[in-house]
Amino acid sequence: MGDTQRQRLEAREEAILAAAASLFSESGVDGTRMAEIARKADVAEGTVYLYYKNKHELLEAVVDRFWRELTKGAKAAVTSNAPLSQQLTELASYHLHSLIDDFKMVEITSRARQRHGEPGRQLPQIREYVRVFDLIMQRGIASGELEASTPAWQMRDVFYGTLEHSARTLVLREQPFDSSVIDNLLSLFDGYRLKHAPAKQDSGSKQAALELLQQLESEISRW
Amino acid sequence: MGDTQRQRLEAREEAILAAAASLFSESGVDGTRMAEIARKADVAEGTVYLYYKNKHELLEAVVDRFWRELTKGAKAAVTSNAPLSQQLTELASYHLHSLIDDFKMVEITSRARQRHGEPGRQLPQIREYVRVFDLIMQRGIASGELEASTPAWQMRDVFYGTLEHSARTLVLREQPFDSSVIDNLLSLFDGYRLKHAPAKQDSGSKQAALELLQQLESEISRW
DNA sequence: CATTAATAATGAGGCATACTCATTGACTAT
DNA sequence: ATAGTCAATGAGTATGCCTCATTATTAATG
Repeated sequence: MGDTQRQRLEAREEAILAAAASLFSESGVDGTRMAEIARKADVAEGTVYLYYKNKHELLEAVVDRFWRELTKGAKAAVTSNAPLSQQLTELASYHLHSLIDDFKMVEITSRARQRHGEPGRQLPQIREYVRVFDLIMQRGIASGELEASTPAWQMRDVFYGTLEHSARTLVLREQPFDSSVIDNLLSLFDGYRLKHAPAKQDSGSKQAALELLQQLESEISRW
Repeated sequence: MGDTQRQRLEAREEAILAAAASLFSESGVDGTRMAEIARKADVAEGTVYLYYKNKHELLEAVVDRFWRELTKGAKAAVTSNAPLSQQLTELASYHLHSLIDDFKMVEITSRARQRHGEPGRQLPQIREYVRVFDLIMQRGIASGELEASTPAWQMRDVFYGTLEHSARTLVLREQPFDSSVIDNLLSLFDGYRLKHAPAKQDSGSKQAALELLQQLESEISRW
């Protein structure tokens, strides 16, 4: 069966990826030898190179998959039609928990970004993950729950950057999870007009659009 | 003269450190061979190992010095007795500029944190740098310019984390410096009761306009 | 089923490079 | 001058990523 053959190949690729992820997490990238990965995946060392061009590409694949899994969870936290403040809380909580639990992966991620001479690129799957944060900000702006005068990407930088740094802070202090970090961040978002009580408005979207238009015009005129 | 001898040793150590810093920044850690460093510092390869135990310790020394220099500048931005909002603005501006200018060093820093098997430590000099941010928050609380109900370290996480992430965002988009990031961050600090006087907005307006346009379009399409 | 072709897997060896250490050199003290 | 101490050297070693000629396995064909 050709099908079985394809499945066997995929299973091997998966075994190698899993072995690498586990060993990288445990001993770091430099502390893991390709021979170990091969042994753990139950293949010969040369076989690894049939699936991944070199150690760095294997590392990238590991990191990429980690963020792909995270993206799933993040999307789930955001797909409801609950008020924005609640969605943000869920997303923040999920994000912070994940980063703390797999902090080793976060560290390894920064390693994967650095490819030999080239300036640091963004791995595509991380970009995808960050996009989840962008989208929720944009939705908030569109629904009028966030003010439109601040670009969505700046709100996202505050949100994402704060949480990432908080995760590092907490892990280094060995203080696993602190929900007050999230409370603090969300109350700060009041500055973007975010209200914690559900403040939905349906006919307000026209109003919001007009408001945006006005801001856009004033922005253009000054520029 | 014993003095001259000591000076010669220090000069050598300095030459090696400088060579390493320059090469690491240019070609990355993996892209730099110890032989290159030695050649650039005008010593034999073995000599490097009389001053630094191995490549990783050399890397740590390079990173440590980078943050030590930054700390000097950060302290300078904060030592005045200007109102808190102005000091924060200066510190943010200095920080963001520095991270953008030497982004390669920031990347290399995360590499230096990862030592073989051990969990990621914080390098002492980075801790010292972050302490500058902590201190200004604490001073703000003490002077009543910041509310006391939020722990200083959480405010610092917001401040520091946002700027670090913004630097990454800007560099990856090749949009070197955007003061509106700082304006945004500072106005958010209103949430900590911080009051400030001037709020000028010069650059970043093109970006802001485009951002608004995008939001407007999405608004219109849904409506 | 036999034969051939194509593809996958192997692991010993090549090669780059971080690091060592026996030797050499330079400087100091007596 | 001579011995003694410490710094510097660079050829050699060890390690670990990666290659590639060889072998095993699967698929195609008559």
